[in-house]
Amino acid sequence: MAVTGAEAEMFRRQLLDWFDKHGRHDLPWQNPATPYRVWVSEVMLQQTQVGVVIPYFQRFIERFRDVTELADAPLDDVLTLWSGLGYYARARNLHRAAQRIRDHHGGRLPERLADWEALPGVGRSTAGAILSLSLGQAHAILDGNVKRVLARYHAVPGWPGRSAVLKALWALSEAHTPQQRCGDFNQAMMDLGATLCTRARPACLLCPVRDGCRALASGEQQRYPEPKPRAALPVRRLRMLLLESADGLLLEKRPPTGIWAGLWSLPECPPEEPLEALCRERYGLDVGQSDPWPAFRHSFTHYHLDIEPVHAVVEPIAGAAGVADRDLVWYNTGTLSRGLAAPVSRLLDSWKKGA
DNA sequence: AAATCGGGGCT
DNA sequence: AGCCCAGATTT
Repeated sequence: MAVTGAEAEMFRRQLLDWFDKHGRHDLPWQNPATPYRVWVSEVMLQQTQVGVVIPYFQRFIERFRDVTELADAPLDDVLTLWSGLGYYARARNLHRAAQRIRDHHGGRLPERLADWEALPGVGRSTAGAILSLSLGQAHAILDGNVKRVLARYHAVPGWPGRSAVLKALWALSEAHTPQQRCGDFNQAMMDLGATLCTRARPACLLCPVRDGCRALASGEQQRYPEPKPRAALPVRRLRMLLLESADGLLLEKRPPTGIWAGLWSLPECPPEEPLEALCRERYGLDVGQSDPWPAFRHSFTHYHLDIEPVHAVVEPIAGAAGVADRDLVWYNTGTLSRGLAAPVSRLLDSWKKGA
């Protein structure tokens, strides 16, 4: 995934040409793009879309015209102007950082990356964004949009939440970061991720860097960045009973909540439970000959269900009222199969073929 | 219902 | 350094 100087230069030129033509240059925090205004906007934009942020930004800047006014204001005033944006911890961090700038930096905003990073609520990416967008300093950034653009352009395998993948993405971001027009470049990367290189259905035909994009070349742009690996699904075992009498197979209506709510299903029990006692006590049935059928797996979003069917010949015990219950029914080959859980349909089909 | 997001904080 | 969280929105 190395980036040659020539490739980085081509990428930079294509992206900046696109940005000059199609990028947004009229956002409130871009005119003027002072470190204070960019800082406030970046924190607001960490959690909310541009259109929502604009009015909040303007009110905020009007009330707290510079970092000293922000630092001197009561926290409650800051939170009041923040209300509606959510994530109030970030407003508290902004206020604390302003006070630290007032008390430890003489009220002047830092001009070094490490000084910004040391402030609460400002990490590496936000610090780089502030200094590049406002002062034009050459620092890499890596927000969610940039991660997606780079993961696709270089077909970076793995989930960006993994530290090795994150490290690789930072290295790529640095390799692309130009010394000239770094602010425009970073803004363009974020705009590209937000408008064309979107998570779902990226507009690759309009992309200024499409001819170098490795993911697009393989037609797999949707596969990057890779999603968080799902935890291995738990496996549950369950025995399903095909209790066959002269009237057919016993079906039982499931309770109104839980899986297959309200659908007809086969009686079920834990795989180790003795059949005779269960059938007698729960359904009023005597069990004759029984034999296991091949087990199979049915998967849900949150677990696998290994179903171990058992077929048994049964006979109602004289005087027992079990199958008169309205949640029980005898199913046979003529019965319509509707409202059945999927694996139950499958078992009933097998039964019909054998019968 | 689950992924997402950048930073913070804990081990 | 690595892992997980808060908090709200998006898919």
